[in-house]
Amino acid sequence: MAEPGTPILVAVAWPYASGSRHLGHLAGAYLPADVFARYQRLAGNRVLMVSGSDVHGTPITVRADAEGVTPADIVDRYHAEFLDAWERLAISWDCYTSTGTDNHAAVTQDIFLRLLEKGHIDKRTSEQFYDAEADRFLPDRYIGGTCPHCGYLEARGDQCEDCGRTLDPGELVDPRSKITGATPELRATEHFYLRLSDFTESLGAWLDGREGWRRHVLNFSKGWVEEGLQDRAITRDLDWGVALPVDDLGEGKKIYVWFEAVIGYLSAAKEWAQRSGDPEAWREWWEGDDARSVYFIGKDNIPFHTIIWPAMLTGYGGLNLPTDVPANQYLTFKGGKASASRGVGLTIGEGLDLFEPDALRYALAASLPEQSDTDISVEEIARRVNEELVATWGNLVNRVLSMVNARCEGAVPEPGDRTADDVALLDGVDAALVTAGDQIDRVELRAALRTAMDAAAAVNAYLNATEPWKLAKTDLDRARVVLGTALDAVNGVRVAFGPYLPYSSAVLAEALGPVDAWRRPDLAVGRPVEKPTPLFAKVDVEALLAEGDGDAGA
RNA sequence: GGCGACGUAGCUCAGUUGGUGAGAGCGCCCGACUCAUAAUCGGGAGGUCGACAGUUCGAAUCUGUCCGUCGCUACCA
Repeated sequence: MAEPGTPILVAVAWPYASGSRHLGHLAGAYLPADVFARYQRLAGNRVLMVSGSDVHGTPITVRADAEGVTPADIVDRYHAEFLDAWERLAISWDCYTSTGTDNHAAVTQDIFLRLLEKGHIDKRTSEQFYDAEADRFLPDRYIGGTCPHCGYLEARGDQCEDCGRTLDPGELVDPRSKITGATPELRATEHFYLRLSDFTESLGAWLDGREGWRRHVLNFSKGWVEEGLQDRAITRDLDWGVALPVDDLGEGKKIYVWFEAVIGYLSAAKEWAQRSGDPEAWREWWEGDDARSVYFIGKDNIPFHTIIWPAMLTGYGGLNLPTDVPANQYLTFKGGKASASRGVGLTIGEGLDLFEPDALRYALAASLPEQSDTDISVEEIARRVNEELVATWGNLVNRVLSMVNARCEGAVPEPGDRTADDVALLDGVDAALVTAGDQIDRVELRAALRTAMDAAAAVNAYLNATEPWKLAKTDLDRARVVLGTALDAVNGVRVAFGPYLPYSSAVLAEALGPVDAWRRPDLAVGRPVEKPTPLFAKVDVEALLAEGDGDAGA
């Protein structure tokens, strides 16, 4: 556990602005990050939660060309869509920006120059396909041709979509430029390379020393290092991207997206600091010995965060490496990997159109793929909402507030003489908060949510055992002690649900008072308790499936 | 092909460094209750932990082989 006041950088995967993101991305990174950040703030730590839209890279230019618009048009469209989603989901960013800012370019160039200066970046010549008609070099994806393996005529330069094999453009039979149709020719071109091989030893030692990391993250990363790290080209023959801070290569070269996107974590922190009025404030998270940095990403991004980014930080010097990278596995939809482009699963927007935000957050948090891929469906989300969230927690709040309203003259009653059982209930709730807090701190978010749900179930059991509705007829004083105890228990359990359910938590804050720390708040005796309206609506599964378009719900 | 992961009750998943009779939620069956969104609470049935062969006093947990599913394979990020 971190000491209160610890600076914690909550670094969240940068959504790629090439298309809509889906519920798998939400469950993989944004939701767990938000839960973690909300908890750490309540625990008294200094959270800086950053991310932004990743706006560069070949897929975006490919899409722009296909639609006859500019890359900026594509990026603006999806950046706006992402912002809308975060708003609706109440993701609590401290800074959500994009890699398209001047600040990001400046930070990227600073890192590039430092690494160049220290010899971790060098220049090499290679042969690349060149389109003489268009007068430009062609990324692999801009080259088409016949697949040498299966004979498919429309294979891409990087992969044949028919047989699925990965390709080198040089392997294509009868290669053609996708821009002009011309036959491309090989020409020498110069590019900068990041010398990852410089870091094989230091990264290996660093990874060996990691404790508490998820096994699959560590295994995967160590495997990469053991295979031997290969130097990678960090520039491309593109005009869409961050400009090089040196002119050695001439026109038409840009820093490529995989190198600069991870720098966003640092540039966003600096942007936040500038906006906060103290431009140096970012150092607390990046240079402090006591600072933690936790990167929330999907497993497809592991090497970028456990190898490449740490290598860049090591080479740059003076900046903290990741404390933990609790990468999630995949959320699958009826067995298939979610993919917005292939129409598998729901986009975030579609999810929000079908479910209220807290309901969606609950169902996904209860299904987070923390250890292994987790399968989900619209029916499964609805089941989680109806059978768990509404039945156990929503109903508990409703029954307790209803009874307090009816039996305690519509106000929080005096605690009165509590029995050992009454005290035990509240002790159990307090213990659950400690347990859930530890679990969230270790990024075991499913387990922590289960802890909260178990605590709610314990309050339900307490009510069934004490039967205050009967007591109200025979011993009203005792009934009020019981109801006051149950209300206090709910008052504590809501804290545990808080990081997961911001909307309903805000409703409860109206009713019971604010939560300003990770503990059961004091209940003000005499505070009015009105007849409640349900916190969550039950989902009509039949109507949902009928109304949602059939395959989207897959 | 190479690398990595997974295969545990009907469903979705947990099971630290191998060790008291294998777990949870939901579903199902029985019972209690009726304050509450027909919600809640208690009890129960249900699994040869993918298959086979090993290591071990002892394996879901380690090793090997096989079957099945999936991801990655570095110009998708």
